[in-house]
Amino acid sequence: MSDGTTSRRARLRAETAAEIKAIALKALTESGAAGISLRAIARDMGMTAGAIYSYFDTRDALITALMVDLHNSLADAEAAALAGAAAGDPGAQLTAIAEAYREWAVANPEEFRLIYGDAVPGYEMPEEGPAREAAHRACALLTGIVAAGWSKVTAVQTPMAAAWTDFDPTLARLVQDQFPGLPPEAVALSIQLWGRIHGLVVLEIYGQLSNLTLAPGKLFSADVAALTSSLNW
Amino acid sequence: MSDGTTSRRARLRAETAAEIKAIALKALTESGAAGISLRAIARDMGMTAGAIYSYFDTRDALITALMVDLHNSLADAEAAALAGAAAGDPGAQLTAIAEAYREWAVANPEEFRLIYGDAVPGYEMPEEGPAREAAHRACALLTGIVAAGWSKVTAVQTPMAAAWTDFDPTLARLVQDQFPGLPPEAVALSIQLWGRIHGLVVLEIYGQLSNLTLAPGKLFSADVAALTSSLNW
DNA sequence: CGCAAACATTGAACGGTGTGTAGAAAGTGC
DNA sequence: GCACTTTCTACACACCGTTCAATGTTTGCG
Repeated sequence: MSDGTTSRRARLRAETAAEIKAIALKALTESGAAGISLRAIARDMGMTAGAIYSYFDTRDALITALMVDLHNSLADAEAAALAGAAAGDPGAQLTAIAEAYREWAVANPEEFRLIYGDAVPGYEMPEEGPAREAAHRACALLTGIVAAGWSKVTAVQTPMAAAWTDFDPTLARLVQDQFPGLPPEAVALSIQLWGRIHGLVVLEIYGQLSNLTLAPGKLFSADVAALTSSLNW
Repeated sequence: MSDGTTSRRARLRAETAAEIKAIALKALTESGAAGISLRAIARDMGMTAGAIYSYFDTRDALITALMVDLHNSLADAEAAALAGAAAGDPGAQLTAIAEAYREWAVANPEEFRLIYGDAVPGYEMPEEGPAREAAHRACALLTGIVAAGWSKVTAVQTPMAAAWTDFDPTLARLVQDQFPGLPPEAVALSIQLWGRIHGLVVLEIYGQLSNLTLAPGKLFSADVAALTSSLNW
């Protein structure tokens, strides 16, 4: 090979795989997850459907790859918002993340549905690997905020009783390593925060709110404000 | 016609339609929404796929009919739980409804996904009709609880600013008729409550929590408890 | 350089899907 | 009994994902 790390073929291969994903992503935003058709993608690329099988073992594998990218995109948006919030102010941080979460979802509804919905019928997140890792990033950011504001929370309310055995062992060990001394109750709160944020967003993205309110964003922001104030943040 | 109201043919027609829905429902619980295939249903009934088109204009129409039934089933479960809760105790009522919501979802995950997910890609709830009515029942129950406990809420917290124009006109008029004097802020709170309950349930049903916690029910119940206490209920 | 192995791509095929259409069969009402 | 409507079959159409043998094409090694 002429290059030290990547051969010419490997480079072409990566480019083709990226093009496949790009076209699939466009099909997703335009026609939803059901619009991602291997035949249509191949048609767009001047290829045959079977050719794609050199790059992705199956349609689900392609969609999984897409999900990893999208998980990272959402986590990047959250991280960027978090970086723009006042450090040491968990309330502002939580608000920033929550608004970024909703804004990303509203801007990319089909992508959001692909990640958190059931576009791939029988799809199960693999036990390990980049997919799971990418999915963890979002929750990890929340845990960081909770860790920073934990003392303020406990000053005004007694959290639920929780034990480390209530959680996935991998997650438990990860949190204990990254935030030494943080009690399991804080992890429970992190997940609850995620649920709180996720709820209204999911209702909005899936069209349930459009029958009720004309200002879903206002409702969401007010809910987040109530949340931060209830946490003493 | 021999009978006063329903002819023999109309009766047979209703029975066949019910059988189609029943088989579709079984296919849903066993293989998910994607497993609902007109050909498979017809095969089970000893018919041809085309025959189903005398009963449902299209596959989506069949699924919509299923959704109406399921919406009502969920609302029935909530109403039953509500009836078992102490009258005049909004906290107990909210807890009962929330637990019933989650229990129904856990017991019927595919049905829950069909209702609140995107099984039918481009499906939009019709402006009027039984589908929308059935979907409204769940939220209406919450509004009733909020109406009953509204004074207790305002005693401990100042709700978000809201106006009737923030909401769907039909909904606004409906609430104003049913709960005279109830401010728009109470409607906003109802929707927020729904979102709060919905969030963790949706994360659990869609498998996002299984990577994090081993006791999603415990987390949910604790969240509901925190919710009622924060509302002074 | 030459050659064998790995890879990329095609085109056809298989079994599956929803959805139309034409026509036969059967129930309904006068 | 006759006209009409509804139900159903049979078939065709246009898609879909996936597999497979065959055919070029690229790569790395001797």
